[in-house]
Formats: sequence, structure tokens, C-alpha cells
Amino acid sequence: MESSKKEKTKQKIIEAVGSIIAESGFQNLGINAIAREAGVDKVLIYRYFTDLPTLLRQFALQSNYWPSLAEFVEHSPAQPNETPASLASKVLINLLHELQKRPMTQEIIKWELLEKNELTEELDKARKEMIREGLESMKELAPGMMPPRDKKFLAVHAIVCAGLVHLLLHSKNKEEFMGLNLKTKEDWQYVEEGVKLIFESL
Amino acid sequence: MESSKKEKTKQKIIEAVGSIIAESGFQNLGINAIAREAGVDKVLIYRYFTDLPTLLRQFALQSNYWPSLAEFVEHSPAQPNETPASLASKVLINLLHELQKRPMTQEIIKWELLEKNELTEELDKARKEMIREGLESMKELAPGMMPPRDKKFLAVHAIVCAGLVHLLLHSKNKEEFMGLNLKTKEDWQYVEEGVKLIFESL
DNA sequence: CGATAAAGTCACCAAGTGGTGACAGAATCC
DNA sequence: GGATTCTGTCACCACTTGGTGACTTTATCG
Repeated sequence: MESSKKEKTKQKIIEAVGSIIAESGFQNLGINAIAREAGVDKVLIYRYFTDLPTLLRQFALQSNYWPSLAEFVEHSPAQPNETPASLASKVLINLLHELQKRPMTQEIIKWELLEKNELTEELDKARKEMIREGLESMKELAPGMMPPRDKKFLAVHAIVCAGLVHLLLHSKNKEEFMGLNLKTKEDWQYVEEGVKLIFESL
Repeated sequence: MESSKKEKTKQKIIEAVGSIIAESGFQNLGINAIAREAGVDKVLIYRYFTDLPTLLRQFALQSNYWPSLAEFVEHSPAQPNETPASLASKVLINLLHELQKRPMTQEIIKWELLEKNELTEELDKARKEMIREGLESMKELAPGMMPPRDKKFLAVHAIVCAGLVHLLLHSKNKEEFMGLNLKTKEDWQYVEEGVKLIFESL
């Protein structure tokens, strides 16, 4: 049992990173905070991970912080006669639901929004890889729809997706956005219907 | 000239706040940083503003950090026979252009996105007031369109607006979003056409 | 002029940050 | 057994942060 103890504390450290991000975001993500949360001396962090960036990389690799696109596409399988519009709105709304469940992912999106450093680069690389995989599986499930042939349509997808993300992040600290009360399920329902309306109208 | 010197240094301090936010965001917005930027001893900040929150309030009041909705609505006056759809996309695209010009505003939006404290509350209050005024003037300019009679339509407006904001913020640190290259004017053009497409289709 | 009130400077405090070197205890290997 | 390697603890460093009291300088007013 030479290194099992070491492995154990390494694990504790990595888990502490996740806890801190989920609880209080990345603002307090420092050596001292991680050591405190893990109940471990900070010198061990340096010994086992040498760096905070390499610790973050380790964390990004093992914690699947990004919802697997393949997974939630399967959650809403394409019906035989389903229109591309219906499928598109279903996928985006599903993405919204998955993101709503993942506070840690929301924090990371915020982080990447406002800082560009070696830490966020690591997270970005991991996320892009997962998205690439997800798109592959979407091409199989809905070959006619992906990718949109016209860049205008692609832009519409991007606007709606970005809009949902922003509304979600916004709703964490504020309850109102342009007359919608994002603390109520009712108005989120209107948002989902708005998404459907957009794609049906196309 | 008893208090002109005092007024002058007060002004320097307030301007320093704006400079720091525009340059490096709100992350480094502290007493020491402000004093350093203004070339002033920090004790003066406490003497003149007593608090950092009150300093922020002062700053928010005098610097019109939020684009005046009334102003840019006038930039794109409604044509006589203009459809509500055309007007809606024009207004939102105009809002996008105004935000693109205001790095400080972008920073503040980010800030409100990820922190909720007395400082952001002050900024929030100031912004809501300006938006309220803007909506008033929009009701006059386009009485048939504002506010949307159906909440679904309101939600569409919110999604598109939020989407544009998110794409803008995202483009600062990343160049790609769902296949769009947001560092190129070309793909931003597609985004604008996507907005028009959405509203025309409704 | 001299007295008073304001403007600005300086030194200091406690607390927190990232980071390192020296040490004790235990496990390993010969 | 003994020597060495590894895990973990502790004390410490330099630096930054927010915040305050004591001081000097300057200007105002009578």
C-alpha cells in the first residue's frame, strides 16, 4: 500500500476543486482554498501536481463537467416523421435542461466568458472535444439537419443557443430579463415555446 | 478656490474607476487599484466617498455606461410602412452595435452575470431606470409593437437579445461559437441576417 | 498677522495570498 | 537491524489587500 494513500489525497484534492467551483465559483479557486477544502496541506498540492494549471487539467480530464451531447440527444430520439425544426428545438431545449442541472458547468461557462488564461484554455480544449463527438453522433441521428446548409440557419441556431445560455446565467443573480421573470417556471415555459416558435416559423 | 481642488481629485477618482473597468474589468477594482490609477492617496477615497459602494454609485450616476435606448432608437427611425418585424430586428441589431462600441458596458454585464453584491445592485438600479425610459420612448415610436401582446413573442425578443449579448461577450475571449467565427465581420453579418430571418418568419 | 479648518502625506495594522525550506514519522529496501 | 525514501506537518517568506490614525502642509477667514 505504498501509493494508495497518495492516490487518495490526490483524489481528495481534485474533488475539492470541483466542490469549490460548484459552491462559490472560480473566484475563490486558489491554492489555499483548495487545501482548506480538501483538509490537506497545500504543500502536497505542489508536490503532487506541481502547478495549479496542471491540477486544473487533471480535474478537467476526469470530471465530465460538460453534458455529453450524445447522451442527451439519445434522451430525445428523433421521431420517424419529425421535422428538422421540431428536432432542432427539442435538442436545444434539452441542452437547456441539462445545463440547468449543472451548476459547475454554468460556473465554468462564466469563467471562460471573462478570463482567458492557461486554466480556461485547458477547460476549453476538453469541452471542444466533447462537442465534436456530440456533433458526430447528431449527424447520424439527423443527417438532413446537421450541419445547416445555409450559414444563416446556422446563425439562427447559434443565436438561440447563446440566448438560452445567457438567460440561464442571467437568471442566477437577477430575476427579470426584458419582462420575463426567470425565477418562475411559467416564464421559462414561454421561453421554450419561443424556441419552438422560432424554428417552426423558419 | 477652496473646493475646486477637492472636486478635481474627486473627478480623478471617478475617472479612475472607469479606466480600470474598461481596461482590466472589475476583477481589479479595489481601493488600492483606484488610488494607484488616480495618482491619489487612498485615504482621500474614504474621506470623499466614505465607501467603495458609494463611490460606485457616484460613478454609475454620472457615467452613462448604458447606451441610451431612446438615443439609438432615434438612430433608426421607424419608416412609415415598416413592419413590426423589420423594426424589431433593426432595434436589436442596433443595440448590438451600440454594445460593441462600449467595452465598459460589456464588462459591467459580465460583472452582473457573476456577482450579486451591493456594487452590482447599484449598477443594476441605474440600468433599469434607463431601460424604463427607453421603453417609454419606444412605445411612442412604435405603439403597435411594444410591448408584444403575446408572451411567446416577448420570449422570442428576449432570446434573441440575450443571444446577441452572449455572442458578443463570448467573442471577446473565443473566436468560435457553434461553427461561427466571431472574430470576422463576415460571420457577424450572418448573425444579423439570422436575426432578420427570425423576425421575418414570425 | 494669527487661528482654524480643510487637503494631502505617511506609516502602520491585520488578514489573506502564492510559494518554499526544514523538519518529524512512517514505510520501504538491502 | 540500519539506511533511505516517501508522506505529511509546520513555520516562514514576500507581497497585496482593505482600512485607520497621526502627521504636515495649505488655504481660508476674522
